Amino acid sequence: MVTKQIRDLPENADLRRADSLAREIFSDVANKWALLIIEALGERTLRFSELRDEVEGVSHKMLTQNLRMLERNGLVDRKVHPTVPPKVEYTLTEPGRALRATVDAICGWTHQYLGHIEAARGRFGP
Amino acid sequence: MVTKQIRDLPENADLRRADSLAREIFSDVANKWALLIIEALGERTLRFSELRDEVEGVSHKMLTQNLRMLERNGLVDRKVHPTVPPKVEYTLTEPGRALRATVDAICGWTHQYLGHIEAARGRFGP
DNA sequence: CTGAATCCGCGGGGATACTG
DNA sequence: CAGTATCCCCGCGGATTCAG
Repeated sequence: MVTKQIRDLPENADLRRADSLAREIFSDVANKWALLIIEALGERTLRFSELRDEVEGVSHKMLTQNLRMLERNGLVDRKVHPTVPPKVEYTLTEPGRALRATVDAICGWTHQYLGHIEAARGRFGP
Repeated sequence: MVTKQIRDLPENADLRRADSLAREIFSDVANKWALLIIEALGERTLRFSELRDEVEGVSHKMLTQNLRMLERNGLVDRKVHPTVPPKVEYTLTEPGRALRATVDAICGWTHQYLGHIEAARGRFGP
């Protein structure tokens, strides 16, 4: 990011646009369900119903909603097979896979520090 | 994570506990404000009011709420100076700094793929 | 200055039903 | 099976106030 003073100059409208776009994307992506969906997809190609089974606790609505959002941002590819019954498959795009790497890092972090965190909680609430 | 079949065996209650704890931590951490706060802190030590200025758009309530949560999980250290007026400083702990590395990765990802994403959006909504 | 508590509106998100 | 639409309620989160 760039310092406020520089960014706020009127001639740098493009920088501000990029910043606000980055913030928007960050807000889209930094939410539980989106990250869990990305993690669930991994390198695989999954159908809608498979994803719903895979991402534990996600509702029909949240799944479609987040999939649309991810598709809109070009993180997942949506392939519709014009059969009956319909069959729709989702796959991570290259940007999506790149993001997944960071989600993996978070998951790794979570497991690595499980002990620390459990201990901290014990210390916190006596 | 471990496959459902194995995990659901009754004798593996401890594995399930670890999994559910991991999920809980993930849910705590995978939210916009928590990540923005962690990113804002970085290597610095900041006061409450400084954090509120730094994390753009965060409300008083959300800031305290997330700081409590982060403190409870041992990601931030809260140092109270018994002065008047009071002065409270927040710093990332070692686990917190480790997580920040992954948040940095997300931020890097965001900027790296800004173009891709903007293009994808243009393609999506005609 | 920090933080807890209270009030309250709005929207997230679940359940359900209906279309293709 | 996948997706959209509708209803509806609970709780997130903002604004404000009071305390230390």
